[in-house]
Amino acid sequence: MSPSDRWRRPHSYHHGNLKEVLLEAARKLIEQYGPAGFSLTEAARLAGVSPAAPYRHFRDRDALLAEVARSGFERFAARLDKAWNNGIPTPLSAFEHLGRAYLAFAREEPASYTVMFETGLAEAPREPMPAAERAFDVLQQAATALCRQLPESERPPIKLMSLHIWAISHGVATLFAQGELQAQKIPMNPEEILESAMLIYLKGLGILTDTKQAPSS
Amino acid sequence: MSPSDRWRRPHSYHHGNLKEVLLEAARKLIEQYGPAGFSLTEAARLAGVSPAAPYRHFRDRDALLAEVARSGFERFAARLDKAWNNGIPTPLSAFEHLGRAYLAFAREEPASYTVMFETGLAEAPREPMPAAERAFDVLQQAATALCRQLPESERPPIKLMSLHIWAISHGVATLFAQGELQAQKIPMNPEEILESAMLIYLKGLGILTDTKQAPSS
DNA sequence: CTTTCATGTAAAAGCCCTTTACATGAGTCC
DNA sequence: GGACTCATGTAAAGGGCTTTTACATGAAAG
Repeated sequence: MSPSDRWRRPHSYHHGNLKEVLLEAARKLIEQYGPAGFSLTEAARLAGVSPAAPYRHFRDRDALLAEVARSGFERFAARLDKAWNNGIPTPLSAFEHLGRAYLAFAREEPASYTVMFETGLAEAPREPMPAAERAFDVLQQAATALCRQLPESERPPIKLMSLHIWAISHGVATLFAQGELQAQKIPMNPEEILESAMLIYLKGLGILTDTKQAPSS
Repeated sequence: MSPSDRWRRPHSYHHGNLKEVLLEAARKLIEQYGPAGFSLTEAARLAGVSPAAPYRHFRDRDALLAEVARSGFERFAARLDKAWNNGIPTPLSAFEHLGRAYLAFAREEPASYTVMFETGLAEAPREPMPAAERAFDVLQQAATALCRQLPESERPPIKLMSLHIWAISHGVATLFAQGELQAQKIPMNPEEILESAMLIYLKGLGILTDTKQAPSS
């Protein structure tokens, strides 16, 4: 019962913070061994509890992975929203921040990102996953703001444009920003690839003109 | 020893075609349960052999998955190459075929596509995977051909452009063309999303002009 | 026919997932 | 303070999967 015992971990029968610790352990293990190599038992071991303990907090292994995905989308949406910052100071500069934030999340939380988008992990999440929709909303806001300078007749369907932006970002993130194994043969970093693609895409929409930088204001 | 025994399967001690049958079973199971849910034992059961039999053909579970990926890349590269067809009749029409072939493969062989691109499944394949490079080469050929009409000073770096094309295709394929779960809220099919994105991108490069269709020859 | 060897099986060790019955102890009510 | 309650932990066990090892089978070659 020395104070140091309370300091590190109460070493009591009840853990007190097991759910969060398990999620953290899961992310670490997935990052290391992939979603397939992750095991509930080993996560429990990392948390210092028995293999049955996680079942007090998650229905089963899939439920834990689903929670990794859900909480990942929360942080993802928050981060994208903060990077976009309502298009301030300019939609274009904010859009660049947004792209970098997207890639930064995929690189810093590869386990979360993988579980969030991996197909066939938890088959079908019944619920529409609100945080995922909030993240997509940020992209949609950005698309809207970027289009505002266009005459209405030339504006693309916002939803379609948002899907384009999402697909490009996701493609770059999964192909080049995760695991950095691919980084060998490829002469550029993911940020450069994403930004150059986006500049070309925006030019194709008429949002950007020939100069690399937009005519600010 | 009725003739029907020989008809369905030789029902002999030696299977005769086990390796291919196991790969086929693996693809079916992965398609159904995801790469995590796939089990060697169940693949063996589908093939009608004991759980130890697969080890005569694959070092371990990961080696089987690696072979699913490798053979997938073979068919992928062949299909892309055939669709591109050396840019005949026109680079633009061939490019459209290429995009459709990309999505068709992802939809028709979701298991292969997933294993081919899933991060953290087999950690790091030591070998550079020649078929994967052949597939990328097709994209690079297409990029080169599309750029030929541009004055040299306006041509983008071919490698970078190829990475853009790859990222967009991969993004659309993984987000919208696999599992078709997402198809609920999204008003368009993957082909439309990919083609519209590509048209905008090519316009941004100056390869396409305002008209939706290129001025054919 | 006999030998050879690729390809199959059976059995077993070890790990993981999950359930069930039981243990612990923090907070609550008298 | 003392007893109760219930969330949260453990232990044990069943069943499945992976992989290894020793053995079996039979097609092809000499």
